[in-house]
Amino acid sequence: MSEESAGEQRSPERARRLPRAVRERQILDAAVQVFSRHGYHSASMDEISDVAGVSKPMIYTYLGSKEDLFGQCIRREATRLLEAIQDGIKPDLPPDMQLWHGLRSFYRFVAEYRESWTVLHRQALTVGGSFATEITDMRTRAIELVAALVVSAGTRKGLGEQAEFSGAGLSAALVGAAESLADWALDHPDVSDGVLASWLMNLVWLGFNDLVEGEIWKPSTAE
Amino acid sequence: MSEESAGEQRSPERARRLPRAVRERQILDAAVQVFSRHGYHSASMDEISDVAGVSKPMIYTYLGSKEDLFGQCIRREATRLLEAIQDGIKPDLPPDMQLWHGLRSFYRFVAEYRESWTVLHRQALTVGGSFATEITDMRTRAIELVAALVVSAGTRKGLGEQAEFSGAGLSAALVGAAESLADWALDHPDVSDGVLASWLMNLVWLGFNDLVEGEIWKPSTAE
Amino acid sequence: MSEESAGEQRSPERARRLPRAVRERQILDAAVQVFSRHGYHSASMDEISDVAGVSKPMIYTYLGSKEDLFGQCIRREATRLLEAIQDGIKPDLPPDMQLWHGLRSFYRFVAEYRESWTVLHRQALTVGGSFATEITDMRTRAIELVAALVVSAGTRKGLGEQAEFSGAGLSAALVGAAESLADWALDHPDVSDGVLASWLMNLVWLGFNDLVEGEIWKPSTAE
Amino acid sequence: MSEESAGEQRSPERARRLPRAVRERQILDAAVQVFSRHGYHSASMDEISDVAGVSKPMIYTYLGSKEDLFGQCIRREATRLLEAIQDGIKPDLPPDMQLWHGLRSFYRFVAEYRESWTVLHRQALTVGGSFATEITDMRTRAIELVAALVVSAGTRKGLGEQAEFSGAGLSAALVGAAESLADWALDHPDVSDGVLASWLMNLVWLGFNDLVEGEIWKPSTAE
DNA sequence: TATGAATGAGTTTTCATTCAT
DNA sequence: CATGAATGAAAACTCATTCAT
Repeated sequence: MSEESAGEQRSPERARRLPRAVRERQILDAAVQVFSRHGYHSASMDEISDVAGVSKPMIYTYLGSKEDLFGQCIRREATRLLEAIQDGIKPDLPPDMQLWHGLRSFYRFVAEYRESWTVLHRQALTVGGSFATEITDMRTRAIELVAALVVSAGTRKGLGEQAEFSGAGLSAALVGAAESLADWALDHPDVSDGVLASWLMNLVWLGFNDLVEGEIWKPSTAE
Repeated sequence: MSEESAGEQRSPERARRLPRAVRERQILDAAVQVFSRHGYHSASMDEISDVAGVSKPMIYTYLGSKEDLFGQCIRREATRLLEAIQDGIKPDLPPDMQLWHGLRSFYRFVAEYRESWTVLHRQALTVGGSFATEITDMRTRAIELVAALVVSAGTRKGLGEQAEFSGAGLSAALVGAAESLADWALDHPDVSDGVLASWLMNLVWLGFNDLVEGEIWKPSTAE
Repeated sequence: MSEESAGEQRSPERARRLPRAVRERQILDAAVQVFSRHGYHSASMDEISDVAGVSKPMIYTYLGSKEDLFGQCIRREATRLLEAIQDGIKPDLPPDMQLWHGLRSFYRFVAEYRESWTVLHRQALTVGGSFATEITDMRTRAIELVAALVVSAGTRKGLGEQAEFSGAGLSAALVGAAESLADWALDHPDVSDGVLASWLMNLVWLGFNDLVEGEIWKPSTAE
Repeated sequence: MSEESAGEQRSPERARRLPRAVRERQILDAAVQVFSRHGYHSASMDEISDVAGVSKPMIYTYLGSKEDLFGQCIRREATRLLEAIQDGIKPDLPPDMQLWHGLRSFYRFVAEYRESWTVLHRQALTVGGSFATEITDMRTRAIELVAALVVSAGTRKGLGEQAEFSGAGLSAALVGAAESLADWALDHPDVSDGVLASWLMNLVWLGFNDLVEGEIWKPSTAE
């Protein structure tokens, strides 16, 4: 008859009088689940409250409007992701190994918390308004965290002034590549995070190495 | 000041008795505009009909339901994009130049038809159902069109069997990079399409070259 | 390539310049068909115009609003039905044979023009407003035409004053029985109109005969 | 003038916070009323919600779609009707008295709950789909309940093989007669249910008695 | 604390009906 | 005579949100 022991996820009997923090977590968990399944607009507060095993007014009392709720999902999951990556990086290793470990952590996170990743990557952009920028900021922070190693190398060599090189632009490209590969990986769970990270390293690192050496590709003739 | 000749774009006064084909184009134009601004769910048929300068029943008569309408937007814009890229490619040039020209066309298209690009890239995935796969298919076709040159080179060299190389995975990464850079470029209109294409070429081409040569990055120590 | 020879019903090529009377008949035919299939409310002017092979404005020009159109369908088919019954009656025969022949004609009509009957019986009542009374009037006329023979016999015998007998009420019951049997017959096309008429004759005639003879059923004890 | 005790029927001021069961009954009452007045198609959910003194969303939450709602009206009223009839029948009496009492109960019900009857009889057939058959089934059950006494008598006597007799067909006719007389009675409220029942008994019972005795009406000459 | 009851405001969609040609 | 083009008006249905208990 214990109401705690078995599954904290969804108890059909109304769980009662839980401390606020617990309730909030329950609700956020449910929200992430539902948002990731249906997207922001198609997700209904009803379903979220069902999944959370909590009445709707409670959601409003604790976490505010639907938009608020979504925002908190986003922020919580983004924080988790960044922490996961940060935790994966070993600061003592050489830059390339650091990058590789960061990527591995990233892909491990995506595999383990698909829903978190889906909400962050796919759904967060569909809400328009402040979320887009918020997400963009996080992307930026993420990429800077990961790519600083690489990009700084390029800039350090004085490539910053050449039209063929741009830290910011290449960063964006890099994140896109990593994200896109993450999506691909969701459909290919048999590919390990180490392999995924290696693919990306090979695509990028070798190219950057050349760039750093001054080897630059140019169109052979103007237009 | 003639009301017929010049401003066929959007006359606030009910334009009347136009042939069906013209109306359909008007409506699709409006729909792309509105969908790109608000996304599928937040876009309302009311706003689309307003922007199109046409009553709602016409939309339903000519283009069908909201979902149908969206589908036709997607297909039209996707076709446009693919054609733009294809048109930009000069088949006589060497592979790298072909790729570069393809990318330039892509970035030119994105800059010129931001809304088309937004609908295709950002909004199409949020509808769920058949659209996601349809778009994914187009992405696949696009990447194959552009990346075949590169990837095939890698596989030709027998790299296909190495864990560090995967045509499909790298393709996904590549498209992601290109797309992500396109988004970045939307906020940096001063960067020309040629430069954008060059950035990507340098990131990718040099890396691939090394791959093709057999140079492969590996983590120096296990785990 | 003749546009007349094959089927007058529905020529895919726009039939042109037909005299008004013909057009009106075409339209009414189509309307009866569609109304009988879907009922008044679910029938759409679009479908009627399609089936009629005529554009919608034409319907409005020739036959007025949807309600007008329906009214004319009702009236035309009702007239047809009454005429069919009248034609079947042989005035020289004795009353019971007249009744039998009238019923036969009725059931023959129902079998042959199911759609007409459906519109009259099932759909006409769903429209509320003047149609209900109009149809009721026709029923009344019909029943009087057919049942006068029977009822008059009863009244003639002085039964009119007894609570157990009522011309009007029994007429209503009789029509109901005949109609209901007609509906039943639609699902049993193998039962001939002669047999149907005989069933009703037996149910009714024998009972009436008794009534006329003064034999009356009464509840054996009050309440 | 208390607003709670007496007039629970329809308070124009929003009655608030009632238990679900009560609301459901209110809504069904309103729905029967409106459906009976306008028919299924012309009835609008708006009007029903107005009459019920409840907002539209409640209707959908509690009773489902318009079609669901209609179905529940039909079922509730049909059940009521059948129960009323069953309650009226005294199983100890001889068959003819049972029938008479059943008919009385029927006519009493129709008089007292005109709207219920209207919905069942007139409107239920216009919706097409499953309702028509559902209603038909109930009619069948009703007739079997009432007419079994009579018809079985006929079949028992071996009349089943004669073309002039058909249990099923005659049952259909009988229901039609009873229903039709019920409609007639709605316009003649001064005729008591006992009298109505007697009329039908005389029409039917005497006729059936003759049938059972082997007296059969036949057309005197072929065709 | 926690919730069943309740709704305002908005959405997509359909249809009878009428111009302008 | 005949029609493609066009729409006003309304219907069913949904959902985020808030009371009252």
